[in-house]
Amino acid sequence: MSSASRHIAHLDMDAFYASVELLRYPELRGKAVVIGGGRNAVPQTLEDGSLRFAKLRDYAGRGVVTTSTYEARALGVFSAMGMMKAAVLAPEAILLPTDFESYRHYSRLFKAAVATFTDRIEDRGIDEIYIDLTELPGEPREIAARIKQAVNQATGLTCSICVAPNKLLAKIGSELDKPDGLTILTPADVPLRVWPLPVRKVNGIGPKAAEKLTSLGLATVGDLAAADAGLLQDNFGRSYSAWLMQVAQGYDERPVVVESEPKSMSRETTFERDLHPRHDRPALSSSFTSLCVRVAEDLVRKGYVGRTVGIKLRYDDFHTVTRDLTLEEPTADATEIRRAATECLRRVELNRKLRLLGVRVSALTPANAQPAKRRVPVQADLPFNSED
DNA sequence: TCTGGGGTCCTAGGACCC
DNA sequence: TCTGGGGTCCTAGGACCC
Repeated sequence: MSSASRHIAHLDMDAFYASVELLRYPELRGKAVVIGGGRNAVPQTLEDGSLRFAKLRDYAGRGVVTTSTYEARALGVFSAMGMMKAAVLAPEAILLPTDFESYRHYSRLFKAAVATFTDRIEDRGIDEIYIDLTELPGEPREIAARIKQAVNQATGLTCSICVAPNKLLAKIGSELDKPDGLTILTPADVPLRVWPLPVRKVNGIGPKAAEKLTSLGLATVGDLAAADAGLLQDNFGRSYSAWLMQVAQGYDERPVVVESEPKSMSRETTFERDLHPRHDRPALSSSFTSLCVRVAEDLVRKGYVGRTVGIKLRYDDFHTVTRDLTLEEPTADATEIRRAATECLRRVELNRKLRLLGVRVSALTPANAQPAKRRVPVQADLPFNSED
């Protein structure tokens, strides 16, 4: 009863943020460039009109690498690495600030280019999409080649595409010939091209599962394909082990999901230094209020209200806790959100320094046709509210 | 070298209801 | 007076992804 054979493409922009920056600063082409700095990483214009770029060695702070050019990757600098560590590996690399405005612009451009081919597109974030080519006339390879060309014409950027029978293989395949790759995978290719890969290459096997699999002697997808079902069940449970066995064979029936509604919206911030709930109360309080206000603005701008309000705290030892509270009525009001989030705050330990504070609203529904709600003024005895 | 920010999905226990 | 079963909601934590 499996569905008829499909042609699913995964399109992944090559080193997306870094490549956008190279469009703006072509003189950096061929150099090790790392994206992830703050304001102090903005290039300075010198008196003679030339630009002075920040070096990674000048960085000080708690940020992580967002993206790096292939030259920086060759030095061992990858996404999600702490910047201070990256600075040790590549002190001379150029550092640039993250400019999401710009990346979103190019994201819209490349998605619009793909949309001229089909509307069967699943958004997977700023730099990648799935495309269902099944119903399009023509050879999948030819279509993919034309899509790559259209993306390049619209943006000046390259991407890598894999066409496969399902999303699982398409996603794995788009990495195989990066950058500027065009890969076709069929079920017959699985033993030769997929089985040799580390299990970590499978979308859904993260660091924890990969670690555990490796400790069981299952390092590659092929090892997984040949693994004993009982061993997997004992170690990963029924549901996850069944899924592992499916993916090892290259099976995946998930559809390309063209439309979806957001489930939650959140804002969080990591402080430049850890803050103490009592000693740094003013700073925490204003940060807390600001997070509530920003979540509320996001909700209003996007037209949603939410019924569950939650907080997230990360202590100085990186231990993270969450609390949430479901309201009678959904809201997008900053004051109501702050009041509910304050209730949540009362239920956590506030006796050690905090590294991060976050506010989330979930259980969202579209804001239209909401019955008018009475506004209840708040501001009473809030844990952090020394100055509002 | 201490590890961002924005999300999704899953699990699991307890409350609560029939 | 020792004790069912199923469904749904709420809450907390964790894995994972971009």
